[in-house]
Amino acid sequence: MPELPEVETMRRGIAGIVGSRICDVRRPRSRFRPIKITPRMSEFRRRAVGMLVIAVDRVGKRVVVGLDSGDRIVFEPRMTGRLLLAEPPDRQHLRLVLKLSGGPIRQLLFWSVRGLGAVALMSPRQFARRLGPENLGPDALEISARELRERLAASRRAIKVALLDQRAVAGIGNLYASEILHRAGLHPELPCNRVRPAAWIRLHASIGEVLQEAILFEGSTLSDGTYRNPQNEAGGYQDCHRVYQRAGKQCVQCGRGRIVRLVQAQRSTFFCPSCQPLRLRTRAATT
DNA sequence: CCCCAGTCCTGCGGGC
DNA sequence: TGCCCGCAGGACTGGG
Repeated sequence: MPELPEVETMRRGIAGIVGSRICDVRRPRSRFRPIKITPRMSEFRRRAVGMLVIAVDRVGKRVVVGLDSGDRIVFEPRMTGRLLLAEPPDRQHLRLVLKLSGGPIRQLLFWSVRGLGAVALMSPRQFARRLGPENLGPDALEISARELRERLAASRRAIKVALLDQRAVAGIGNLYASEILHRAGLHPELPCNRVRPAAWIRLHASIGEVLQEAILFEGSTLSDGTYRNPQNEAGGYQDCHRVYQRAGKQCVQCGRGRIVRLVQAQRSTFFCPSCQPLRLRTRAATT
């Protein structure tokens, strides 16, 4: 489930397309409903074909391919989307093909089992509006502790739910939210407005540590195998998970508690009641 | 404005 | 063996 570490791994994996020229764009036929591609293919092709790729960036959970025209192609993988340079696992779920010339890489593929993702070609103005500060908070790897606190502290929402709000802070998804809160020693149901000053510092540090570590391991590939990097290889951070999908298992950190699963905002949350007590008198969970 | 519930999408695994 | 159902969670929408 691509969150910031997986999307950053995708970005790095396809960075070699910079300097190549897009020579064709195709949407393969499939028995599945086509994914959302904007604008319509005729205009997409007209504006993309012939353009030089000048940048590959990440904005939150999206990969952004910059063209010399100023337009950008924004890939939004959501749950199961992959950006592939290798051959896709099958043709049925191949959603978009960018043919490239003039560089070492011949094609960039967007492949997704569930067609929840989307690809959008945006003008500079569209890009600034749709991925701008009105719709997306600061990147989770760049936000300061102070800004994190300022953006969340007034809310009565549970801290786990607030961390998933991309307008507050961009890049954190369901998996890493649980891991981050465990490292910070914060109960997922703690309301934001009851998080103490010292805990905001811990939370901010945990966000950076967990996400950076996950990037080093090139993301998490769960047992369902949904996430793969652009070479179609699995990540390694799943072996470092302390709580996610570990309900009922002993906490590897404290050795006492068992990991509990609960549902918040219709999504699974995992935590250790011993490391993450609701009453905050505890010290930070340390590594 | 804040926040929650519903929606989309397909594959998989459990129950029977 | 086969069918049905729930679940997985990105972002978005509608409404209280």
